[in-house]
Amino acid sequence: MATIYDVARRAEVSVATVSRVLNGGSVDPVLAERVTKAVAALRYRPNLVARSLRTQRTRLWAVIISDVRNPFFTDMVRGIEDVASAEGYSVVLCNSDEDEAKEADYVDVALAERMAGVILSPSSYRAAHVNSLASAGCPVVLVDRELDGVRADAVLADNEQGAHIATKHLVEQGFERIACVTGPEEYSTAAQRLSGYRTALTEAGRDADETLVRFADFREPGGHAAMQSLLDGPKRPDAVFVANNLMTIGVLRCLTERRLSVPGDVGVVGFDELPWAELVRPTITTVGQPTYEEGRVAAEALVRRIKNPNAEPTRTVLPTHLHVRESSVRGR
Amino acid sequence: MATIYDVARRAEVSVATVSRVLNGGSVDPVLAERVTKAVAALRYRPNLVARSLRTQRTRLWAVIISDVRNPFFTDMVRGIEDVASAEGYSVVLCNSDEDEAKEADYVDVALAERMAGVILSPSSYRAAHVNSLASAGCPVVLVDRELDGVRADAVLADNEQGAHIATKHLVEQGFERIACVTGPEEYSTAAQRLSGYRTALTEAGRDADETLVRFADFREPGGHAAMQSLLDGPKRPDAVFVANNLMTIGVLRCLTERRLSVPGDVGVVGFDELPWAELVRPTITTVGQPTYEEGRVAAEALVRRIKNPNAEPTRTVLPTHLHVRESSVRGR
DNA sequence: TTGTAGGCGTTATCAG
DNA sequence: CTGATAACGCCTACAA
Repeated sequence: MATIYDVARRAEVSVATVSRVLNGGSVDPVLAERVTKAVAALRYRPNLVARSLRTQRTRLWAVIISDVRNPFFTDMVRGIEDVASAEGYSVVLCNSDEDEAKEADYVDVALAERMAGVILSPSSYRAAHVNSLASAGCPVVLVDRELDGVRADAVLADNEQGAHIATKHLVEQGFERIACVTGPEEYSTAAQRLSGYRTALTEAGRDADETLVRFADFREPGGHAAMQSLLDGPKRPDAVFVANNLMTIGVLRCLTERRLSVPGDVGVVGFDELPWAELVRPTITTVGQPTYEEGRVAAEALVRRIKNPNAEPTRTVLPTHLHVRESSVRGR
Repeated sequence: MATIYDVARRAEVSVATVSRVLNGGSVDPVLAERVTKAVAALRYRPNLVARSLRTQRTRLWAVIISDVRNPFFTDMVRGIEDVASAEGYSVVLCNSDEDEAKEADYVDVALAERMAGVILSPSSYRAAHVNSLASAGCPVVLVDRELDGVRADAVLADNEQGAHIATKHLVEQGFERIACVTGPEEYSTAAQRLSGYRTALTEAGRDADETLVRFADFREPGGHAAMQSLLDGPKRPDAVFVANNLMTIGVLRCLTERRLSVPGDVGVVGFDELPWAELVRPTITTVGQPTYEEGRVAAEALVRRIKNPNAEPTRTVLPTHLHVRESSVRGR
C-alpha cells in the first residue's frame, strides 16, 4: 500500500505538502494539483492507524448495545449513525448480548483502540465499566438504562410515565387483577416501569398485590416463564403489563399455549413496539418510545461531551406514547 | 494514559522487557512480577493503535451487512462473533442499509483502518467494492450473495434448491397459479431463487408464466407493492412464493388489507424464517436457511484466508429446509 | 535474559 | 508557502 512518501516522491513535493493538501492547509494550486494526481494514480489512502497515533484521536465511536436482535436497539442505532456520519464519525456496533463479560471486552477494545467516544446501553447494573471509561477520560453516554452513582450523560425514555398510562388504561378497561412482568430489579428501566405500574394502581384505589408481580430478564423465555408462574399462582390475573417487547412475545406465546384468549381471558399491554406488529393477531397495545430519536439525542450528547469533556452531565428524558390496539380492549 | 515507558520506569526494567511480558517472550520471573504489578498499578492498557502501526496488522474484522434490522443478518452475526472471539478478533458491525454509498464508505474505513479482514453481504451487484478490497490485499469473504466475476471466498445458502422445494410444495398442495416475488434481478440470491421456482414449475409440466413474476427490492414495501401488482394483474395468482422474509411481510400485509384469506384465497411460502413466527396468524410456511451456521462458516473461511492469502477461493453452499406451516396447506 | 535504538505512517513545529 | 525533522507508542532486531 502506498504511503505519503510514495505520493510525495511522485508529486515531487515534500510529505508535509502532501499532508497539507490532504488536510486543508494552504498550498500552491500547482503543487496541490500534482499531489491530487499522484494520490489518484497510486490509489493512496491515508493510514488512519498512523494518523490516530500521531493526532492522539480517532474518528470511531463504539456503540455497545445489549441485544442486536432486539429491534428497539437497532432502530436506535439508526439515529446514532445518522448523527455520527454527519459529524464525520464512523460507528462501530458492538453486541454485548446482555452479557457482562462481553460488555467488558468491548469496553476494553474501545479503550485500547482509543475510540473517540462510547454510547452504552449497559448489560450490567454495576458501574464498573462506565467508571473505567470515565477514569480513562473516554467520553460516554448512557442510553436506555441509567446506573446508580454514575456521573455520565444519559438519554432515557420516561419509563415511569409509560408504565403509568399503560396500567391506568387497563384499569379503565375494567380489568380487575392486573399483573406486571418487569425486568431484573437492578435495572433502572425495570424499577421505573414497576414503579409506574404501582402508582397507577394506587391512584385507582387498589392495593398493589405483590403476588401479581414478576421479575424476569427482559428476554423472551423469561417472559414466558413469568406468565406461566402468574397463571399458576394463587391469584390468576385477568390482565398483564409487560415491561419490554421481547418478554411480551414470551407472554403471548404462553397464553397461546394455554389456549387463553387475548383480551378475553387476559388483557395485555407491552412496553416498546413489537416488530411487524401488524401481522400479530390480535394486535398488541403497546407503550412506544421514540427509539430513533433516543439514538439521535444520545449521539448529539456524545458530540457535545467530546467537545467539552468537563461540562455538567445531562439527563434527557423522552416521552412515551400509548398505542391502544386489540389486546387490551374489552367488549367490542 | 500510561504508556509502556511509564510501566518500564515503575518496574525498573526496559520497555523491551515490558513488551516481552505482555506478548509472551521469555523473561525472568522476578522482573515479570514487577512488570505485572506496575501494569496493574498504572492501569496500563497497550495502545492498540500504536501496536497496529508497528505490527502492520489489527485484530479487527469489519462485518458489513445490508440490513441490521433483518433478523436473518443479525443471527448470522452471532455465528461470526463466536468464531471471531475464539480467534482473538473483535467484530465491527457496519450497517450498509442496502445503500451502495454507505457500503463504499464502510469499505473505505475498513481499508483505511487496515482491518484484518472483511465479511461482506453486498448491497451492490457490482464488484467494485470487493475488488478495491482485494486489490489492497485485504482478505474478504462474501456471504449470502455472490458477485459475478469476483474471485473471493463465498458462503451461500442453496437458493435454487430452497426455491425448488418451496414451489414444488405449492404445486403438490394443488395451487394452480403460483406467482413469484423475487428480489432485484442483478442479485445472485434473487436470480437463483427465481430459477428454482421456474425449474419446479417446468418439472410439474407447467409453463412458466412471466406475468406471475415480479422483481422487487427485498424490502417490505417492495413486497407489498409486488403483491398488489400481482393481484391487479391479468392472471390472479392463488399462491405466491416470496424470495425473502421482509418481502413476505409486505405480501402478507397486502393480503390482509385486501381481506384475502391465507391460504384459502392465496397460499404463501416465504424464504428465510420470520421473526417471532409463532405469533403471526396464520403461521407461515418458510424455507429456512442455517443462518448461524452461515456466519460461522464465513468466519472460518476468513480465518483461513488471513492465514493463507493465496489459497484458491472456496465457495460453500449450505442446505435449506422447508418448514411447512399453515399458510400453504389447503383443505384441512 | 536484558537493554538500546530504529522505524511503522502521520502530523505539526520550526526554519527557510 | 515549502521542506526537513521530531514526535506519537509500540515491537523487534541486534548487541551486550
